[in-house]
Amino acid sequence: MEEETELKPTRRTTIVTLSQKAGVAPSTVTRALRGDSRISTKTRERILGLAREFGYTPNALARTLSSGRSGLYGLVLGPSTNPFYTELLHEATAQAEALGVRLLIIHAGLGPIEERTAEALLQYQVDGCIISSAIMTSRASEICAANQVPLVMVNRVAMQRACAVTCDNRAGGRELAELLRSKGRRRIAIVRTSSTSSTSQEREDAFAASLAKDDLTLALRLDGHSTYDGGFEAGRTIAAMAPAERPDGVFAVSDIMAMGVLDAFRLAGVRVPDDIAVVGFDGLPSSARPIYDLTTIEQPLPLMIRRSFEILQSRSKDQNQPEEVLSLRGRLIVRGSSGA
Amino acid sequence: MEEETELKPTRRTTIVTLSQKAGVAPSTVTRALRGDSRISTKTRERILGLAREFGYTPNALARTLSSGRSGLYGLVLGPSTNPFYTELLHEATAQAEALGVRLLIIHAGLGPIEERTAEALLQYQVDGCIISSAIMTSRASEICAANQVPLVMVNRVAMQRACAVTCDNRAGGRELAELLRSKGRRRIAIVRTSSTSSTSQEREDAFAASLAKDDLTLALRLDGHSTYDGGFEAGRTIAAMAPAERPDGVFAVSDIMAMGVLDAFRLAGVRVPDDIAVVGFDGLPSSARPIYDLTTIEQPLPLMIRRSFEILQSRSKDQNQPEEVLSLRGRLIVRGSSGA
DNA sequence: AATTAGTGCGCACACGTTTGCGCAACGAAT
DNA sequence: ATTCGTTGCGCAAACGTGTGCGCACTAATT
Repeated sequence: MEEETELKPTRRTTIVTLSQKAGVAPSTVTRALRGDSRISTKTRERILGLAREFGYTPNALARTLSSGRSGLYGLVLGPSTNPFYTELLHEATAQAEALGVRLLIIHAGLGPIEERTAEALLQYQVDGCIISSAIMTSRASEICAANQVPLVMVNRVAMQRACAVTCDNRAGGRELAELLRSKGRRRIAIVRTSSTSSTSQEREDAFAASLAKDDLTLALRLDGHSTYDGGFEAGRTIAAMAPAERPDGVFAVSDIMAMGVLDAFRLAGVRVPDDIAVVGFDGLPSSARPIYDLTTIEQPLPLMIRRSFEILQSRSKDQNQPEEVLSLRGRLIVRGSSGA
Repeated sequence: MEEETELKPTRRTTIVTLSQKAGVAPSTVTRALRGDSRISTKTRERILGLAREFGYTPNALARTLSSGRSGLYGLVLGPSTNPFYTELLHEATAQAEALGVRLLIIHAGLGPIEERTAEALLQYQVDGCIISSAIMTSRASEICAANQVPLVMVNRVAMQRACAVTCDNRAGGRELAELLRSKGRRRIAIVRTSSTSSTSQEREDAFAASLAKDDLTLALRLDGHSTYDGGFEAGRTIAAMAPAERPDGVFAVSDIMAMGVLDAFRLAGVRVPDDIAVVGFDGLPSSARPIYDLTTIEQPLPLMIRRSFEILQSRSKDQNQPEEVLSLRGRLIVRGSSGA
């Protein structure tokens, strides 16, 4: 203990270290590094040289303390059973890297965001948080509101007051219904999910409304729990029906469920699209696999994430902006599963 | 500007705020909150009460600056095309939540960890970093070494000096080979990956070594690029062979490739396991789907992550511990794809 | 020669928390 | 009545950056 001042193993080089080497004040180093115009080019070059030489890396945490901006964004993901969230994570990571900010995983899975989880947002002073899937307990959203943490819900319209960026679920549902109707499908089932999310409901409502234009109603409504296994079970149920009364079209409100439906049909010998057409929603990369060849609506994920970051950055500058809900049109991808 | 002292919108309550309300020094508040025995129970209760009343949440960043520990762990993930990384993420997130620490996404994808990316580890003063999949540029690993950032490679043995936690790939490869041999399979193909990772090579080596005991050699070696699509292509190649010379067994060194192989066989009408047996490696949840019913080795992911955190925490206390490489036995799961 | 208008930089404090040290007050033991 | 140990707490510095203000110096204008 007595010798600790001697043993200190080459501490990290900081702005203070550099200021001593350069014989200037720490504030000069800060400004030189940030390109402040008040510092002469000569001094700046010298300091930049020293910074490189001694391998200086700024301490983002200290900067946060001083400036208030952390460069950290929270990310809340849904369960691992839906690859959509994996796509979202990768897209968000890539964009964060490009923006020079970092993502903090706040939560991943099914359950709601608890108070304890929400506090992490404050503890690490995040500049904002992207929430997909999960809902917040009212206490958790109170905490965020009270502390001015900008939030944006992705693929979900908030129950609470909050910004949201979603795919246009109604337009997508309508397009898929129109497609099935145009192919002459008349007995149509839906595999939906009964979670608290708005997404499934919107897709179903618009789908059913479009069917109604041909005086059709949904022949069957099954719950697929937003999982492959749930879709598979639903598919087995449909496949087990007598061919005469079996639907000739299925809309699974998410691709992962559609994949389960398709595999169940395949195992049961129900032919797609001859016996029954199948359409999904999300545009997962795996929906393009030849084995599925699934007709679906592709969510514009890159743009959705981009807009999310824009909203967060804008709101962290001025917290009092009105909330905005953004709906982006998806792209219909017609593949073999819906029939020729 | 003149009025800004008036307009300050109820700043977040800090330790200083609390100390004023309680009429004590900030240091007393700190100690009371942390349960220091030197503070009287009465004072502590009073301060805890105020903390609740005013919704105090500690500022983790300021704490880091002062104490050196951030409670942040970096996480580097592989590409979204392999669900294994999704499982890893969710397991790591769940355990981090239980440990009261947070995960910072450092990188997700194929490319190596660049210098710029590695710097994020320093900027946010992470207590350690879990690296799966990616390799680091030598410059990046120099940076981490120089700044004493504890690293642990998961599912990968480091080229550079570093700790690692992996599944016992050799034992797994051997077990799978023994299984196929015991089922009488004699012409065996492997779908591997030529990346720089040690994992594929270890699995293949042990697999081939076991085959050699029956004087068998690998009939075919294909590159599946660790993706479904790569596995699918490999499967098509195999399926296109004349039945007489076609292999009667395939080892795909990762489940995601095995799934591609299986689907290619299905589309080509090659029957599994009658015409050809298929085995994988990783134990992905999706390998259990009835449509795949894939025999595989399940990696003990929960334990792997637990040990990883233990290693990181231990090394952040004492950086000079020798490096350790931990190999955990996987579990053979025999399913239908390898034959009865 | 006196005023002005820059240019280049330093001083000092702030951000919120932790921590080593030390100081009062109090009861107990000499 | 002095010394001692204990309990309970405060002081002040430190962590690394950012920033408002102001000072010195030079050069251009009256």
